[in-house]
Amino acid sequence: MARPRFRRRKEDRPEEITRAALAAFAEKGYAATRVTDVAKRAGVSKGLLYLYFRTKEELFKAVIKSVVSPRIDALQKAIEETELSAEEYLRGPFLDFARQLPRSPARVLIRLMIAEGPRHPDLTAWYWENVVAHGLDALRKLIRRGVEGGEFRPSALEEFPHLLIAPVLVSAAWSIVFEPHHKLDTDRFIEAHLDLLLQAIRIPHGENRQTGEPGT
Amino acid sequence: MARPRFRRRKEDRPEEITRAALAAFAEKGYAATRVTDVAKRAGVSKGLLYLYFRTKEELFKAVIKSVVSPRIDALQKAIEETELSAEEYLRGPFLDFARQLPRSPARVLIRLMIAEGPRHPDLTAWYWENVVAHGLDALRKLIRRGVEGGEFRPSALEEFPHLLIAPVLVSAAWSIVFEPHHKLDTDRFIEAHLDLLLQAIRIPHGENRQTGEPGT
DNA sequence: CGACTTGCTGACCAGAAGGTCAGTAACTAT
DNA sequence: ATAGTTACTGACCTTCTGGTCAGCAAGTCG
Repeated sequence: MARPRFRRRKEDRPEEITRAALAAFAEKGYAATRVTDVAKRAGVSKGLLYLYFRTKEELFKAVIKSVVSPRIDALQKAIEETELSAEEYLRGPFLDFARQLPRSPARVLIRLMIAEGPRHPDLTAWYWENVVAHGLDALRKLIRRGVEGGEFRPSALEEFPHLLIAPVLVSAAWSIVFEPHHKLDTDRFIEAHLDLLLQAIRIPHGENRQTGEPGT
Repeated sequence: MARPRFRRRKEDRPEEITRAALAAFAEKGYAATRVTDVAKRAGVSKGLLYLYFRTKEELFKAVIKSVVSPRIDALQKAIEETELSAEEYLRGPFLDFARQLPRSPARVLIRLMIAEGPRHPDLTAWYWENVVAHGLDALRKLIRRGVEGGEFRPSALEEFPHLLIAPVLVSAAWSIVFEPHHKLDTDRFIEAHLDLLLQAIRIPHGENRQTGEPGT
């Protein structure tokens, strides 16, 4: 007996706290989350939390960064290295990625960024540079490759690759707000959208000349 | 001189307070807005505010309802009474509506609903019934009419009219989070999306038989 | 087994914010 | 004028929460 009241585990603490904070923020949002709750969830005293993170805001930023960083890098690299045609890539890896986003923990990022972004300009700037810019860039390259390879006609998608992930955002927002009362089949929703876009820009096999752009 | 310190204007107070609150919530979000600030903005004492709204939360709900109600009714009625073809309606009144949303005060609703919705289930339920359900319903009818009239092929848009407004939500979220640092031409963004969707579902003039559904 | 370092605790503090209410003054009726 | 009604004020109260810090105890070294 006489089990020690705590263990010293300097290495693991930051991640433990960060995880707990993500869960708490996801449930209640940033402002409504109490630092004490985060500490309790992490099985740690409030004092310790403040040893690793100077303020609640720093903790918030650390949480966001911890969730996002891995994903986008992977997507970007995959797009640049793939052997698949543009359409194959969109229907394969990209669709997988898009479908899984509204389910993943990253989903709550959307809530947090929309709700708290405006109050944390430097975080927003970081988010832009490390997530949005890279992501859009990768998608744009993919579309462009499709156009140059004669798969797609030129379209506004080259300028607005955002459109590709629009339904993902909507899915995430939807489930945050209306679930579980009103469900949305996000998988089919996202796939349906991709289908429609592809139908609009695809050049049928064999027809390789440029067709006119969409009318005004 | 001896101008009275205040006027008694029982009739106007609720709206004045509601307006002030919308502005405040839009700037800072719900949690970060102080009731005192709202009162100050409305040119009123905090006590008076609590005479018209029992709690901060009630005030919040009143704000949401005051912004939303008129719009959706108008859209819905317009769709049901229009003489335009489905495509004409989408490119005309609907596009106008969609373009103007991300600019209007209603834009901040998106932030507020995503951020605070989960903490106000009854408000969310009201919002669903009075805004989302009606809106989706109207759009679905419009699409269906287009299909039945031989303008559009059958497509997932009938099941997911949400796709039509997805770029509107994205535009709003975008400008809330990234403006003014990174601008998005929301007008062209939204129109581009509509163009693509129409291109996907439109049946060219003269070709009135049903064409096959989008392949899997 | 002590002595030392340091990860960790939790009682405490200062300030803030939602909400109250006794009192004030703008209006009204007589 | 004067008395009565009530919209309105703002000081005050209570609770809450981000943040601190003096001290404790787990690990370590000789």
